[in-house]
Amino acid sequence: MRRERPGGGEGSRRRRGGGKRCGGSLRAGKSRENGQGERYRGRSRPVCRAPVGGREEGALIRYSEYLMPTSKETPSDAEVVSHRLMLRAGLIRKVASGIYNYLPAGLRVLRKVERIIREEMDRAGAQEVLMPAVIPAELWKESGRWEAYGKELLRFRDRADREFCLGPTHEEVITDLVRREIHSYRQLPLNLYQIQDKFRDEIRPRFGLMRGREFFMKDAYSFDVDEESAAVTYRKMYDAYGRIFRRMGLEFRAVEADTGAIGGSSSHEFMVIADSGEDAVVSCERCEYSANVEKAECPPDGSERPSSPSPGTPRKVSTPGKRTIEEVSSFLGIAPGLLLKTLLFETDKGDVAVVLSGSHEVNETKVKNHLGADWVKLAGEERVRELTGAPSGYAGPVGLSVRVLADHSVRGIACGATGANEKDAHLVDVVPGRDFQPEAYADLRLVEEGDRCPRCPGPLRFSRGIEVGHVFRLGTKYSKSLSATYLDAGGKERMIVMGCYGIGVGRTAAAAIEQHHDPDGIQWPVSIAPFEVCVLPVTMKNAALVKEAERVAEDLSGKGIEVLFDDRDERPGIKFKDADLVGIPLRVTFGEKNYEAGYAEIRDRKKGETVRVGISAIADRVCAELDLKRKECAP
RNA sequence: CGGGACGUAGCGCAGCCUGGUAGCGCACUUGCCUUGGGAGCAAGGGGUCGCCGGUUCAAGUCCGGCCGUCCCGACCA
Repeated sequence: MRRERPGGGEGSRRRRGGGKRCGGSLRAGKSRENGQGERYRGRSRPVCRAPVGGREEGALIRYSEYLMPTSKETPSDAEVVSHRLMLRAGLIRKVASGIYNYLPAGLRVLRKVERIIREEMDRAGAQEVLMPAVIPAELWKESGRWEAYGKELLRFRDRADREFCLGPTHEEVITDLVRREIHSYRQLPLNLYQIQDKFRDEIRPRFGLMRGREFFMKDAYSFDVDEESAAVTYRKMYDAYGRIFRRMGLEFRAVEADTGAIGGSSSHEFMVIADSGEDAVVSCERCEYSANVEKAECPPDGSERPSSPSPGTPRKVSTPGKRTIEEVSSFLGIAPGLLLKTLLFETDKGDVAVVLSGSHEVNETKVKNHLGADWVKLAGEERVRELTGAPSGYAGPVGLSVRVLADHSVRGIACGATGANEKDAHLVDVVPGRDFQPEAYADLRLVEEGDRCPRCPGPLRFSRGIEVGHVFRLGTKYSKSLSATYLDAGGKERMIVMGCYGIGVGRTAAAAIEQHHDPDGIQWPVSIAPFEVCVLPVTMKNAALVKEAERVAEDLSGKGIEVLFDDRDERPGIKFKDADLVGIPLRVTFGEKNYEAGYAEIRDRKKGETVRVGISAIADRVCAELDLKRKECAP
């Protein structure tokens, strides 16, 4: 049983963060006059206007009183860095699968993420609202999603046996609100957002805050009179998202995403680039083009020549036991790129053969979209025999009785080889257009590293990404099902055109860690760090030193800086390790020798560099360093 | 929901095969010592071995059921 019991929780609170509570803080207490008053002031005192960074108030938190239980060891169920480090740094604790407590420092991070989102949403003209987490079933029944959504929707009944669900998303609620309040084109456009607790009963929660069941999400919904106006709103949101993630110091890409079953005209996913990302992203080395793998286009690159029928016929050759592209290619001495790979699909639109160059892989999403199908599935061994009369590995388009689609790459094969639809036999000298006629040439393959960008001559590169945001043009899907309409200037009733825009708050924080960490711990970008500076007296036994360190800490917080004052009576090594682990961007260290000489040190967590500075100049220097770091998080 | 694994002190684990006194490291408490990168010595506290049932003189260990958790696949912020 991993769960902490009440008693255990208390114990763990004292373990490290609150550790040495008696010994340590009593001694530390001597260095300040009155524990309680000081403590109150340190926690929530509003501080005078800040000259630095436009911030209004700072903070001075005493570590000895703060619940930030760090640990050297990693809980065994944490797999990815961000999850491990959030646990080790005392930011979160698990309550149940996919459900977490946010401890004080973790909550500080989330609040900062939220704050940046709020500022940019407001700037973009959106208005904040707050919708309920508990939603009556009627709304979901009306949109048809009560049945369609599946088990991810957590349903329950109240005391009067009325049905409710926990909201996994809020299209129904917002559309209901808007259809009641909006009746005229004069009230549009409108863009409403909230930052709210969502619940999705995920089949498989994992990776800590990266994929929880309960999580904070910013969701925005826009309402416009027509597609043109909706496109403007979409662009505004797209731009706002760029500002948001830049301000958080994240390296990201806005990638074109497949709109899939939802339809709609366009959709972009905002991906934070990180090796541990769950999604594959392709982007151009030269221009701005980025797409996720399903969506990435592979247009004909011009090297393909149109196939003009030429005289002759294909020749059958014996290829005993040669089924794979590699086997056939080396057996016949023909390059894989000249093989006509033929794949058979079962779909809701009937059976289809897809032909592409042997050096490429098929993209099922593209096949599905091309056919306008709801589903496609690679045919099994049995079905392949039924359709071709041969075991798999010997299928070919010549003489095949199902629909044949060809990838653009097939056009480049003037004379190729393919399966003969007969066991242990292939055809050579096969000419597309002469020996078989595809119903269409289309983009049906998966992109590959080094492919030419569809927008420019640059090469495409692969990377991994974490989807932290998604913007979507919804069209009239929900306004239709929930009949949200308005009257235009001519008095005519029209459907409101919608868009929706999400950002995962906790996931964004997790993504920031994935992108900014080293073996010692987190390296927060200043804009979302729980604290900006850690003031660290190396010993609590030297009263004068502690007092001076505290004075500097107060000075900094008075300037609007968020300070963690490590007043724990711990050995220096422990304090250093904790400051690194928690990832506070700057550390001001008061050591005895330096102090006697009138100096302290400022250490940069990310660069790992330390500078020795006269104590009287510390505050100014810290402000300057922070300003530089804040500029790195410029929108 | 399918496939795999795990559940023993707050955390990380051993013990189980071959049934017989519940252990180790870290953390915690006390004392000494130490004080610029998770020190050292000594003495302590802490466990319904996930739950229920069965086999047995005897179950952490063997058997059955249940619960929980994690990993791999289809979904998503």
